[in-house]
Amino acid sequence: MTNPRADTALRRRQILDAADEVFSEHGVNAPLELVVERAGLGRATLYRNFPDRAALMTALLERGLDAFAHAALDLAGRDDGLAVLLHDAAEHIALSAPLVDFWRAMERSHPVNEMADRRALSILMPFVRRAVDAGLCRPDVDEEQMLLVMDMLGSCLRGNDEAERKRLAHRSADLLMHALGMQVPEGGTPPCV
Amino acid sequence: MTNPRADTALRRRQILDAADEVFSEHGVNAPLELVVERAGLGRATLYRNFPDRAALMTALLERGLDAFAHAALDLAGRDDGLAVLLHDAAEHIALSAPLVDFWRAMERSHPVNEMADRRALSILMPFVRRAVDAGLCRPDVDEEQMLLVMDMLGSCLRGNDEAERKRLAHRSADLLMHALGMQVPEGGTPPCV
Amino acid sequence: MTNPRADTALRRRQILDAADEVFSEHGVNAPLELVVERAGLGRATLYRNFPDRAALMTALLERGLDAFAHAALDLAGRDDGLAVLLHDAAEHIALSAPLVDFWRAMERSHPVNEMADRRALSILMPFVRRAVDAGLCRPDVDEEQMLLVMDMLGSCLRGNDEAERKRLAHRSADLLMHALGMQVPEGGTPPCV
Amino acid sequence: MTNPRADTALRRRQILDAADEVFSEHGVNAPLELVVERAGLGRATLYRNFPDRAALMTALLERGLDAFAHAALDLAGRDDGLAVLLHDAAEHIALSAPLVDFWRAMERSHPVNEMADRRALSILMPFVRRAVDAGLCRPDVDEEQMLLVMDMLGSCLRGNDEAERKRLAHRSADLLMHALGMQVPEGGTPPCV
DNA sequence: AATGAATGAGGGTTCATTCAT
DNA sequence: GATGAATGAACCCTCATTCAT
Repeated sequence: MTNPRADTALRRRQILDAADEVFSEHGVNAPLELVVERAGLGRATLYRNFPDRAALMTALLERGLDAFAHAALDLAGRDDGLAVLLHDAAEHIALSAPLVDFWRAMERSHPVNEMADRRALSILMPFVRRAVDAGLCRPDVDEEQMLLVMDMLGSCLRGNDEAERKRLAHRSADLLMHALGMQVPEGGTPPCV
Repeated sequence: MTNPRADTALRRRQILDAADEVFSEHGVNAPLELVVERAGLGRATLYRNFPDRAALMTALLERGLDAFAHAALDLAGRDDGLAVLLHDAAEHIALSAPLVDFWRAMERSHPVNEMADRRALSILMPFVRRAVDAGLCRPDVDEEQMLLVMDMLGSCLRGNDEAERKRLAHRSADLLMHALGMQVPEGGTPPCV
Repeated sequence: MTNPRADTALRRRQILDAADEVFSEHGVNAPLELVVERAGLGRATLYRNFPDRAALMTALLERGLDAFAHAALDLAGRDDGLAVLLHDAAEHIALSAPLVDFWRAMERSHPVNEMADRRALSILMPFVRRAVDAGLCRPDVDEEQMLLVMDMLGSCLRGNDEAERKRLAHRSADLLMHALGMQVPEGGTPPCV
Repeated sequence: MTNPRADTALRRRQILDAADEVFSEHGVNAPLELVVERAGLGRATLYRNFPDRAALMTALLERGLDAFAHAALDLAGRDDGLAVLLHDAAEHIALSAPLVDFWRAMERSHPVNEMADRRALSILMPFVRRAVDAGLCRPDVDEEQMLLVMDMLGSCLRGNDEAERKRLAHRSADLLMHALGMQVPEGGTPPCV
């Protein structure tokens, strides 16, 4: 009937959306059954698309990185791009607690973690270099520090409700701007970033 | 085998030691069976002492805080106490990944989390105030920032082996010293802290 | 092995049959594992069909009541229907000791017990009224007495073997016919009922 | 200090009283731990006195039979003794549901059950014979019927509260008096029996 | 004789995954 | 390709019983 290729992509998106919601509500270890149910699909359809929980988590992570890369595109060439990106990342991560939990539990050397690190750095480092050049950032900031910064952005996710988590996300981002030797506007970065 | 009537405190310590090892090796969700086995005890003995997994985790957390408090005692009155404490905490937390994982999965408002926050702050804040007075730290550092810093110290725990995790712990501590406006020795804090 | 997609009703019947046998052999508290094993099914299949032991027992009870109702149909309009029904019920109950044990342990006001009482009465009372009209039964027999009679029919189930339990069932039925003011043939009701 | 023999007897009584209460409240399968707790004794003291659950149940059963025998003594020589005994037994049994549950689950040929049957008959049959002689009872009542009657008296124990169970006990006794061909006062036996 | 901590077998239940339709 | 019933491994926990003090 409908285009099978488009169908497949739609179905994947349905599953990922459902997974996002379910993991947010029930934590990393939520039964996949709940995802199936939320997506309104049969059990095995999930397994056809994502052979196991890790595959599902990988897809969610990649979707997040895609969004991050997309956000970066719009900032290309701006000296303050790093600041904006940090706050942007903070917010996104703050809303994806279970994703962070899952990948933190894996070895750092897990291929997916390495891929994520690589992609995150390829997005961030150009902005770091530009900020250094503009004298807006400590000149000795290196890749390892930026990875730590990204990890640390995932530290604020214990806030009780979404609004609180967002607020903490921005406080975290500000704190880490200090860590990178960047200027932080008095009273913190305005929320309208 | 062992004296069943022997001191209860000893038995508790045996269990906690076993739990520490097992969780370090197998992650937060390690079967309690492994703990039992490692401790060389019967299954129900664990349950007598710690009615559920959370009780066990609480005890481990409290033991960690006790050690932290103890370390702080030796630093009382030193202007550089905060720096040392941060590095000390970083190392300890880096070796207690599963503990961090467990408590991060709970609500921040969980009584145990609130207790831990309170204890951590009561240990840290005096050192913060002294550092501020000595001009070694940004004067606007507040309790919420210190809690974020403590959380962020738990972010380096994905390192593959213990040595790597320790190294990252100290790099994290240095990064967070920057975040607090503290001086970091060129080349990072020497490992001999 | 067996067709996993085969008719659900069949599967239910398999489980119920197995449960019947197992409980008869091992008593009310027989491990459900034995039922699973006897039915030749996986453990969780039982749980899919009957979420807990009570659900299984409810289904068995309902099956018994269905059989009782069915037996009553054939007796409709006979003045001696009550006598036959009592003996019939006695035999069935005598072979379902664990079922009786289980439901006696529940509150009388448990919904399932109330349902069973209601169904039993709706089957029995028409025969009681007809017997009274025919002068074959004390006229003051009421619903509560009939429920007691039904309960009492479950009292003979301690007999050692099946044959003995059947014999006692009929002696019980005769005794309760006396209790209801009914005529009992000399030497007891002949077994060929 | 105190007389050790008296001590032992006292302790036994404490345990039996506690067991009575606990089983009444929590059913036949109540954890023995609760009995221990209620009696205010150590775990092993229970086991010293009653090696297992069956031993405890046996003792409770014997205590009940002792009380029954004692009640019978006072009725010796009265033509209406059987009626009184039936009602008396009904009440006692109605308050000992878990005891009945336990022994019904055993084989009828279990030594304790046989003992109980023998004792019950030795108490009851003299009253049956006297009632027959006085023309107050069907002459063909035999031992097996009397055992069934005793079992049936245990059938009313599903009433929700104690008062309701007592009421049903007396209705049961009346019903079984009918079963034995005895006269029942219009409106049932008065409660002041 | 009395204690209560330790034991370990076994119960119920959940859930990731497979497979016949 | 989609379905959902079946599977069985594994987990948590309870409790009757033992045993060193």
